[in-house]
Amino acid sequence: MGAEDDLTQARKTQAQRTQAQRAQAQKTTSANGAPARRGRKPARAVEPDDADEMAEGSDLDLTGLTSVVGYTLRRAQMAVFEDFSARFATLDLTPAQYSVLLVIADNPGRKQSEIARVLGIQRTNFVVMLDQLEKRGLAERTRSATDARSHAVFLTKAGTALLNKARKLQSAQEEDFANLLGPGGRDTLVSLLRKVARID
Amino acid sequence: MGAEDDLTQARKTQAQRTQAQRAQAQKTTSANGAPARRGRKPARAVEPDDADEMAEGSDLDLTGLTSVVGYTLRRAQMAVFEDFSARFATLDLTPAQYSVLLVIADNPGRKQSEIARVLGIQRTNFVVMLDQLEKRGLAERTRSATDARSHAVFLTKAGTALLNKARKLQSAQEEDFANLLGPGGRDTLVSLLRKVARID
DNA sequence: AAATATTGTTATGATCCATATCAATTAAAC
DNA sequence: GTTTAATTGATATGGATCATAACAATATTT
Repeated sequence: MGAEDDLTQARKTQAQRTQAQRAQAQKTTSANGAPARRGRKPARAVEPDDADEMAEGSDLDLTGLTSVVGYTLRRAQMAVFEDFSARFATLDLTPAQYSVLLVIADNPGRKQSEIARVLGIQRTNFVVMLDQLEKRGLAERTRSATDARSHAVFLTKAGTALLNKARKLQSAQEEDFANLLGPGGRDTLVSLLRKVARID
Repeated sequence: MGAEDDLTQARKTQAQRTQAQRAQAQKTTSANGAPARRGRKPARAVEPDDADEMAEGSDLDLTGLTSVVGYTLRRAQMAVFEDFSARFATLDLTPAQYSVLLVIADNPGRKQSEIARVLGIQRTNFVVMLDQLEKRGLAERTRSATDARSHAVFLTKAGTALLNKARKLQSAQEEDFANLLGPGGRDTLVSLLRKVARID
């Protein structure tokens, strides 16, 4: 039960937090004297008996969506990533960054483009990701001795150390999944997801 | 077998297609005479024996990630959404738009904010989504008779008609999932995802 | 009546993702 | 062996999604 709660706690994600910090340091000095057109556009009126309007404060009907794979996938992913971000906030690692560190650790010296490709990240977007990791001293690029075009990517000592801390947090999350989904449930989920994603 | 293939076919998503169209109509007239600094930054060189570099053209090791719930979730979601977008391209409906139409259909006359909330969409972002649906004549806002602040939301005839077409496409996708995941596999997946997402 | 909350709205900024384009280099074609 | 094509990393840019601040109209609470 305690383990299950860890997956719900609606803690703020990293992104939300940094954005909130930025916001308070800004205060939005609108700088425009003219109070631009705000408020609402008129909407067509309707007779109260137009339909079965307002059952009262009751809950909405979601039955049309709750058995749709795509929808439940999306909601699950949002929940899991929020949980992940909260756990990894102290390490300042996003889910994507964690996956990059992990793949580099398991495949030291591979080309940038290879790492990006297996992760489904565009070569071009991966450049910036690696820039950030390198700037933080977690990863490094080295010129390949065999191909002057490519960069071989490695983790630094600091990168390996951080990854090891991250692995522990990640294991805890997997354990919580196992507790939440029952024995075998987690494994079944991963197996089904792999089929859907067509991984390996 | 045929059904499984439908989930893989790497057709372009709606977003990709519209972006490609826009791009070809633009041609990037750089407008700047000075050829801004391009090319690569130098990366530190490395001795070839620095590590177990380049096993050859072999595949990378992904074992560290493929049993992680968060990662498999993300990959599955990307695959499913791509498939969805391809199927719905003829209707010009995104997954998010489909979910909105579905919820409105099952809950006619509810407030904008209620529809948005159950879908996990910010009130503020939902405004634009509804604007688009309304502009296309699929949904409409009407002033609530009981609360002049709120707008009651309905589907139009056209919206209902389009939704019905969409439902058929969606059913086909679910069938393909059932075929891909084996008997009961799809239901198990949805059940596990609901637990993870904490829906109902 | 005044203070507070809700609802829809606009504006804005952040992040993510995809594409076009480029320079350097390597591989392939001729 | 020179020309052509492909690969690799990089920059710039635009689209889509998402979160927040601020605001007007209205409703609710005090």
